[in-house]
This record gives sequence, structure tokens and C-alpha cells, in this order.
Amino acid sequence: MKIKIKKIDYLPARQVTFSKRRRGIFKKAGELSILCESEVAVIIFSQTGKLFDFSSSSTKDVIARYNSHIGGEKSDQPTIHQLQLEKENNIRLRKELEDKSCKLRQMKGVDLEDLDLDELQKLEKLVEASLGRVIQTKEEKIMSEVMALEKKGAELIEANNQLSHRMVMYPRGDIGPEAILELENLNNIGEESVTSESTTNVTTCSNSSLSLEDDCSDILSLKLGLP
Amino acid sequence: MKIKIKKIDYLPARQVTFSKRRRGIFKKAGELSILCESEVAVIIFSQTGKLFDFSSSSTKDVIARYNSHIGGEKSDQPTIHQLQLEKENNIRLRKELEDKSCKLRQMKGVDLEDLDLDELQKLEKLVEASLGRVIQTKEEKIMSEVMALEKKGAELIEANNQLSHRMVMYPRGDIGPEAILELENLNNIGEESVTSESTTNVTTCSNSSLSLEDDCSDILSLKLGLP
DNA sequence: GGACCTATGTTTAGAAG
DNA sequence: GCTTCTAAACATAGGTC
Repeated sequence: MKIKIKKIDYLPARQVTFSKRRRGIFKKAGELSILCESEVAVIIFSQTGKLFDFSSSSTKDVIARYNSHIGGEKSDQPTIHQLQLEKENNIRLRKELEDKSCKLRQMKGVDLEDLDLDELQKLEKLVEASLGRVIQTKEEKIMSEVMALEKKGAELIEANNQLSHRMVMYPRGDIGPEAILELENLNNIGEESVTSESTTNVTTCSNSSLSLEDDCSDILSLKLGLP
Repeated sequence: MKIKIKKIDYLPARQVTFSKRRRGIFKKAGELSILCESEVAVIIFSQTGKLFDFSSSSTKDVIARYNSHIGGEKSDQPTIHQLQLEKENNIRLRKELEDKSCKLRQMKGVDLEDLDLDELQKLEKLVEASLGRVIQTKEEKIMSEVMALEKKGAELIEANNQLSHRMVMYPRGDIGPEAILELENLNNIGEESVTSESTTNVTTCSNSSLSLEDDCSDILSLKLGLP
């Protein structure tokens, strides 16, 4: 599959696709009704609430036939007002989302055609500043990891020394097998599990992939060695 | 067209085609509803009278919506189901919005504390690439503006030459006041209104400010001179 | 919005199980 | 009715006008 079946973020592209695919479905529906002598109706509401429908005969007729098949019963009156409220809420959220998507795409450096020079200049400064902060944060993180590792290393050396000291004080036989195991473990820790802390995934976003096309999954790993 | 769109005479072939194409249409309908966030219902009665239907939400709801669109007659039944749907929609939108906001903030280089080294590294690459694209777009824009201005300048010089020529041919009295005005205007245009085109604001986003805290409104202006 | 284009990727007729 | 296979037909993303 080349394109992913998920909401198209970019509004103009979404509109074009809607129009093309809608016509495609209507065409297929018409073909099916003729090829197989069946009765077909397609009802589509665009995101903006506009109605598009197609039917081999009459949409109303097909709906009537549908209703009689189902066994038309009606009920429930949960206050039309409430529904109205939810819908308004919905519209507002959609607008906000559209706006955020647009800004996010611009921050990613795509769909910049409609920006004028001033706006491009501002955007550049913004992205530049962002890059600076990202790099700084990254370096701080690296430094703190390095320091943590140094501290750990120092502790290990200290522990090692103390153990060696005990070995001298009790040359043989007097230390139990537990003490020997302890020493071996400490030596291993110092050399292997250095990046263990950085593999903890914190998922503040529900989907933390910030990739441009939502599918570039190149893994960049940073290896740290002890100084 | 290889196959003619006309009733398939051979019953077994017709049945197979019916099944295949029916599923094809349902799939396309589902894709359309997701890609373009629209509400879709497809109702099909086979030749034998069997009902097949597909809907992005609920065929009944779509039919209810269809009926209210066609003419508010019949009965407005908001159907508790519809309300439920709107509420779910609402929750989904809120989540999407939260997610987009989070990603946007990260793209802006804030709230990076919870990212691990790997994620920071990826983010850096992303922002870096974005910066490259922004700069490229800006430079392309500048180049096209400069070229437009050069062209304009050349045209003005040419016009000026022609007018000077006319001045020589009709030394005095013979040119009317209109011609003099024309000449003066041309001279002014050449020196002053150079950046007029870059001040056109195109607002693709409802709010095109991409500032970090939504309040830093430093204006950066780029002045272009004729070469 | 629509009409056209071209390079993909997708669907499907026809056959067989 | 379903699946699977193939080549061929078709739809459509992403352009342009």
C-alpha cells in the first residue's frame, strides 16, 4: 500500500481526494447496479456537512426499502439541544485541529508556498531557535548521563577497593561465596549496562513519532562510552 | 473499456462479480470516510432482494441525517445513538488536538524534558531538515522577487528611453500634460515601491502566527534594493 | 470547484479449487 | 458463496492549467 488510510491533514489535498474518490465510488455503484441488476444507493456527507448521494433509482426509494427490511421502529428523544451543543463543540475542535495541523506542517517545513517573505523569515528564526534548544537539551542530557556514569564508576572503584582490602585482611577461606559473587557483579556493571537509563520510553504524546510523513522510522542511536 | 457495462447474462459470473464489486465499493467507502473524515453509507439490494449495507458509522444515522437534509419533514429523531457518536467524536478530537499540540511544542523546542536521547536525536534531525527547507523556500522566494524587480526595472528604463526619444522629436509644446505626468510616475515607481509585492498577506491558517508563546510579535522585515 | 496528465498502485475478469 | 492466481484494466495522488 502506497498511501496510508488515515485522515489527510492537508485540507486542499483532502478536498481534491474527496471529490475524486466520491466520483469513483459513484461510478462503481452505477456499474454494479447495471452489471448485476441490483439496487444501489450511496449517501455521503462531506466533513463540512454537505450531502452527496447517488442511486441507481432513487435514494428515497432505496431508503424506504431499507427501512422496511430492517423493521422500522423509532424511539428516544434525548434533547435535541444537547446534540446541538455537542456539534458546535465539535466544529470548534475541528477548526483548532486544522489550525494546529497547518502550523505543525509549517514547522516541519512543508506547504510553505503560501507564506510571504516576512512570514518565512519569522518561521526561519523560530525553527532556528528551536533547533538550538533541542541541541542544548540533548547536550544537557548527555552531560547528565555522563556524570551519572562517572559517579557510578567512582562508586564501583571504591567498592572494589574495599573488597580488595577485605581480601587482604582475610587472605583465604574466610570470605563466603556471597562476597565473591558480589565482587563479580560489580565488575560487570561497570562495563556493560551504561545506556540503560536512556532506553526508558516516556510517552507524553499518545503517538510520539514526530516524523515528517509518519513513516520514516530510521533509528538513530547514540552510544556513550565511559570517559 | 474492456468489459461493457451491461447486465452480465451468465448467472454464476454475475454472482461472483456482485460479491467482488460489492466488497470493492464497501472498501472504497470506508477509505473515503477515513481519508476525508466524512460520513458514508452504501445500501445495496441484490437482484434476489438480499440487503447489504455498509456505513462509516451507522446506516440508520446516515439515513436520518439524509432525511433531515432533504426536508425537515418526517420526524427529527436525534437518536440517542447520534448523541453518543458526537460525544465520541468529541473525545477523539480532543485527543488528536492534545497530540498535535504536544508535537508542535516539541517542534518548537519546548517541553523536551521527557524525551530520551534517541528521541532528542530524531527531533534534532527533523528540525534541522525543516530549517533547510524553510531557508530554501525563502531563498527561492527572494530570487523570484528579485527577478521580477529586475524585469520591471528593465521595462521602466526602456519606457523612459522611448519617452526621452519622443521629447527629442517634439522639443516643446507638442506633448500634452498627460505625457509629462506619465513620465514622472514612471520615475517614481522605479525608486520607491519595490517591496509592494511582499506585503500581501496570505492567511492559509486561520491564525498564521507561529510564535513560540503566541505573544512574541517581533517584526522582521527584509528590504530589497534593486541591483 | 473542474479537466487534463502520467506514474504508480489497486481492482477485477476469468479461471480453477 | 468463498479463496487464490494472473494479466489487464482501472483508479488515483500529485502535478498543471
